[in-house]
Amino acid sequence: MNIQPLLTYIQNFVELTSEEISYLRANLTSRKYLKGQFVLQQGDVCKTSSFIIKGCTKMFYVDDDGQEHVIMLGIEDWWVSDIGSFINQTPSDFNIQCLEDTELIQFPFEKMEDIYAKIPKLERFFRKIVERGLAATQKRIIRNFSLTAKERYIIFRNSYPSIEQRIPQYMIASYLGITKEFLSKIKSQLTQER
Amino acid sequence: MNIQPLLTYIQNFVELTSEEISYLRANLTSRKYLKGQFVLQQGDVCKTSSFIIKGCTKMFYVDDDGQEHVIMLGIEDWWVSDIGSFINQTPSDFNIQCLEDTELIQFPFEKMEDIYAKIPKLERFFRKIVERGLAATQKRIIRNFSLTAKERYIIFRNSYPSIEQRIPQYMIASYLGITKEFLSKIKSQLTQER
DNA sequence: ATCATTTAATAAACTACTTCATTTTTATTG
DNA sequence: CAATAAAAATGAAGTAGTTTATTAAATGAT
Repeated sequence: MNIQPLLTYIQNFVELTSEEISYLRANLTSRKYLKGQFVLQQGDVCKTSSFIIKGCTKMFYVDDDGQEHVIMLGIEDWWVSDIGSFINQTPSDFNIQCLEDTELIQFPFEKMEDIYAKIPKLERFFRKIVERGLAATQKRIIRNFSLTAKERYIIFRNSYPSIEQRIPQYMIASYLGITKEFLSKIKSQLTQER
Repeated sequence: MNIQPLLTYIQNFVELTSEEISYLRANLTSRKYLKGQFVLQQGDVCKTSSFIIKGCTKMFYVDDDGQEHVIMLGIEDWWVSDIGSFINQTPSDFNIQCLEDTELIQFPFEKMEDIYAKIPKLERFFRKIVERGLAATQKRIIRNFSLTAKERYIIFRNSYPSIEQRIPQYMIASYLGITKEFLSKIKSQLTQER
């Protein structure tokens, strides 16, 4: 099981001893998914918090009209889970699907208590990454309110240039909160402008 | 200094000993603001994370066109801070202003390391409340994308009935991401419908 | 109480974005 | 490398929400 990228990531925040690392290795699970497979399905309880070793995921929500809304995209070194469902162990409103063949390292919910007890440093680690996540999510709310779709697209493109190559445009449109047709229009506007 | 509401709140998550409580009491500060005063101003670094003992706050962002966007409202037992600015100690994009005379208990950034060292349980406490905050913020993004303004208003009204009485309508409009005129229209539609 | 200021309501014209329908391009599979 | 499916582009018509302007109601200061 290749947990090295995860360890490297964690050690940006806290230092782990070799015992702690082996404890982690024993309690985490690695899982591979094929393109198209679901890590989580709407209505199920989110039983793991996952770190992406390789691949690409989308978290989305299907509303009452059958419309799909992309909440988050994920690539290597990102975390994916429905945190609300995970912490309360309640049914999720979201789906998480793999857009490429994907490998995840998973923290199982039922091991979290033990992990925190054995490695209290991880309490700090998770606090910090969740804080970052919250700050980023708040910024996204502002952008959705105060910027036009075109401005949001430009920011997205600049922030995650690598993602745009890897996933279809209609998903980016959904992430931006607009229709694929309108994103298409924006792109043609942008090419004309230069 | 009345920190009882804060202690009650914390003890929903973790138990504190009497020593820990006095340590906290010695390291937190209480501060009173008059209606209209600012807890944080755009461009300043957010130096405290605050718990509302009494009163009401709004966190908002003024965009390049001078338009005000309300990100969060806060009443008793809620937390207010720009978490991004707080954790990185970087200039904030937000303002936090008191809508009533308000009393806060403040966790100063420079004491956080010591507090976490002395009371590791608080690491867990803050992890948990930030997790909740993140889950709630994600739900808000979905709502903004998948619901109409009218639906969002109805949900807001049902979720926070007490807030609506306490703050002016144009701020609620801003929180919902719409103009005050349009909210007014929605309200008149709703009264006609019944 | 009264005057001034802030907040809310209403309405018409406007715009960012959606919906629906069609065509073109790109990717996938036998 | 066809053949088929999936994704992207284009355009016309429609709608949710904005802007601007005006009036009415509520709140606050003297």
